[in-house]
Amino acid sequence: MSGPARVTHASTRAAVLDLIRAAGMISRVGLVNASGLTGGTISTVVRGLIDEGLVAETGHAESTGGKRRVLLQLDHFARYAVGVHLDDARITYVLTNLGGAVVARISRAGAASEEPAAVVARMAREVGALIDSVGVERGRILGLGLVSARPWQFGADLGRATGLPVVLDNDATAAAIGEHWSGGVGATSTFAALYMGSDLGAGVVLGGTTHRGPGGHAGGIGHFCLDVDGPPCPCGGRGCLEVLAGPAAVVARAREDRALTRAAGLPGGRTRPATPVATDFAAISRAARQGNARALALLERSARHVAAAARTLVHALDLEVLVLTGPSFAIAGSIYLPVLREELDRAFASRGARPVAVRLSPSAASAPAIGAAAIVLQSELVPRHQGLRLPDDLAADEPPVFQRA
Amino acid sequence: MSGPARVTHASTRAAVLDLIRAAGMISRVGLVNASGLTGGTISTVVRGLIDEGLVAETGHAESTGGKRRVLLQLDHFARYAVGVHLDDARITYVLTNLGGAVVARISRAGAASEEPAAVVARMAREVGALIDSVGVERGRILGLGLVSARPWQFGADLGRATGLPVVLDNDATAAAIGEHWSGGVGATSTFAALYMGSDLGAGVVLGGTTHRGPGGHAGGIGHFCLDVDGPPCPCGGRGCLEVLAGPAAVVARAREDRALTRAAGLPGGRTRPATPVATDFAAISRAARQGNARALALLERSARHVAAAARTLVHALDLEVLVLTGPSFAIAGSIYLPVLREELDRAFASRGARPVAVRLSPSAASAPAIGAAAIVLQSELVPRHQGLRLPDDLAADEPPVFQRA
DNA sequence: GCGAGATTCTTCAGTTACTAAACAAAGAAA
DNA sequence: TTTCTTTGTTTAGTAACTGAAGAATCTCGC
Repeated sequence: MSGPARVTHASTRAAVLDLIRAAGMISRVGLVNASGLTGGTISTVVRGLIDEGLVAETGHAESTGGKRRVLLQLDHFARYAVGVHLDDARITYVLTNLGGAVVARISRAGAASEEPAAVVARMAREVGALIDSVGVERGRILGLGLVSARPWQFGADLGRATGLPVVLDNDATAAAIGEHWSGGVGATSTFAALYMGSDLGAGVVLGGTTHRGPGGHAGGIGHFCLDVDGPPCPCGGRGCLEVLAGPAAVVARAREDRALTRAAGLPGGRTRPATPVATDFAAISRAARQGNARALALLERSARHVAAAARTLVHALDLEVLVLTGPSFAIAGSIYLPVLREELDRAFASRGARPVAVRLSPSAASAPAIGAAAIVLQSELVPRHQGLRLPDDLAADEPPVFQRA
Repeated sequence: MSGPARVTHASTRAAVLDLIRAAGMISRVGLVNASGLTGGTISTVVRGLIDEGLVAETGHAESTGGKRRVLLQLDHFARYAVGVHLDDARITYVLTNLGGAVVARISRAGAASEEPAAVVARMAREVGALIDSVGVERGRILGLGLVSARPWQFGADLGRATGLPVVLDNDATAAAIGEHWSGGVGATSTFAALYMGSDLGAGVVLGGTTHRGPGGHAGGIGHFCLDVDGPPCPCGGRGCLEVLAGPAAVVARAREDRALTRAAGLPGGRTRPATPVATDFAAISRAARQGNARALALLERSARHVAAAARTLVHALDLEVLVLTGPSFAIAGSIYLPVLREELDRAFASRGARPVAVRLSPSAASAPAIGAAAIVLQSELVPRHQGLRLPDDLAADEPPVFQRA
């Protein structure tokens, strides 16, 4: 029985590193048991990681009858990653360490109507300022993650301008990876990050692996159908969550209420609002938290719909954990959270006694930027296998005509 | 750049075998391109597969300027698998070849109230009869797949009684694997099998890998919420698809209609029906297909709800293909299919021009049994990696108390 | 019909990343 | 102290790759 034992990762090094990250603190024997590799392999792999400076021995466990185990930990300040979130309103930059903790953070006004080239130049400058502000050597920075509605517009240029490897993703998926990396959930967990900014989405992690879907559209809870005969949605469907209870729908309803519009201080009148949806939604949330009953009712109605969509998502994927994140949940999470908890407790308490945990992200507001950095950490440190090539290649490769023997 | 190149499978042998299966017919050069392995590796692996009798050279491709490629195919009759579907009403047995094609099939009355031991003895006897009816050597039978509501009740005993390795699963997942194996969908495809028997479910395959969920409950579309304020469901939720439009709901509505009850020949009156739901549902479907307008209206209403749930599932997972399968779709599929197609065309035609394909399974009626056999084929021939161990082990293994150095 | 070139497939030495097992080191128990 | 248990390291052996050279088989031009 020799030969390599296969693990989920591209390399054993990555697998071991991920186990150390997920466990927080673990011994070599712990790694042997968790990985299925033998002591000898763990010994050499760990030595390599220590030589690279990624891992450090940080103490001893109590003896279990013999030699005490030496505990290993990620050296959180061995490497760093930059995360950038480009928004309608703002650009948020974070520098995180290996543990996904924010080391530095700056936020600047958005690049509303600037030229792409100018935006790239500006972002590169501000990333430089971010790094210099804490005096980290460039060599220790693994890369830059960029999250925005249309990241591919800037990706390649930003890489050239900063000299850093760039990875791109959408906000909800980034947020999910951020939660996963920061260790709030287990190594092989199945969970989703419900994301609310100016719209609703979900990042999906199944058994520790991100599921983006072949078109990158997985987690589109904004278009979950919650009413077969509901109002039409631009997507072509009817009764979509987004139309019934998304941030834009909440804002639109609030604007129909003169008293609430005034109380929440929503700008403009009947005219199309110039302020971003997320800003107006935040104003309504603040009014609700300050006791405005009509704002609260509006948000609780939205929460019931989001809860129904969350229940549906859990049924679809058999999720263990749901994390609420994103700027809008950062403000309104305290209103949505109890509604979601109640709905999911009711629907899953009976079923085999495996309750679904619902949490509010502790860093919901900057989740996209932190998540962007986490994607860098994951892709550089713990690359997963690519799997086999696409069937397109396969089909293209094989001549279509053949003769029987 | 030496050393093993990682693929998605437990072994290169399995990866290559799966590529040959997925392609149907492919050359060694095709395998080199599709797998990323080198020619030398493919050569030796393929020789091994030919020696085992699993693969055969079946012809030549046309020349592309030099030596013609030798085409390889699975030898479909090299191995077999048994699939058993245990139902309220019937037990269905199939023997399939490597291609997932049915070689023999028998169906017997269900084991309503027999002792588990007697049921196992009887199943073992009938499996024996199935195998003998085509005279296949036992050594060529890879194993037995068992699909039922509570397969674990029989699993181990059935293995002992038949002398075959036994794998267990639920109906919807089995049906999905059956579709995948039979090659209706690509090798790394992301799709779901919508299953309708006496209830509704979905088997989910993401990027070629089955997603069952940590509790095995993934694909629970029966409890998708389609109406936030809808009628309560035993599951604890409100407005679940199952309650609004599942087979049992359709049958219940039909029974409220005296004329339809008579026209469809539904047994019983106001009393609780003794016939299985699927049987009554089939009767209603037949009436609809014979032109009964009220039966048709009832089913089309159900179909609109199922279509909304399907749309939601596609949004959740970014699916490429949906396959309708299971006994109830075998009969009513022609009514549901156009409704689903229209809904999904409308909702996804705009979005980046990637339409969702919706198909009716050609063998919907015996899909669970065929799927059960396909699971055997997959698990014995193409085992996927197990991944890392569970975090439970990891936590249990590490002493919770430790001292800092 | 006969090289020349192209392409496919095989062979084989070399490399990598593992395993198994012996060994060393460190603490507990007696 | 001695002995036992447990942890971690070292070493030899092996499976499964890669890369490169070579053999086999086809097409094409003349």
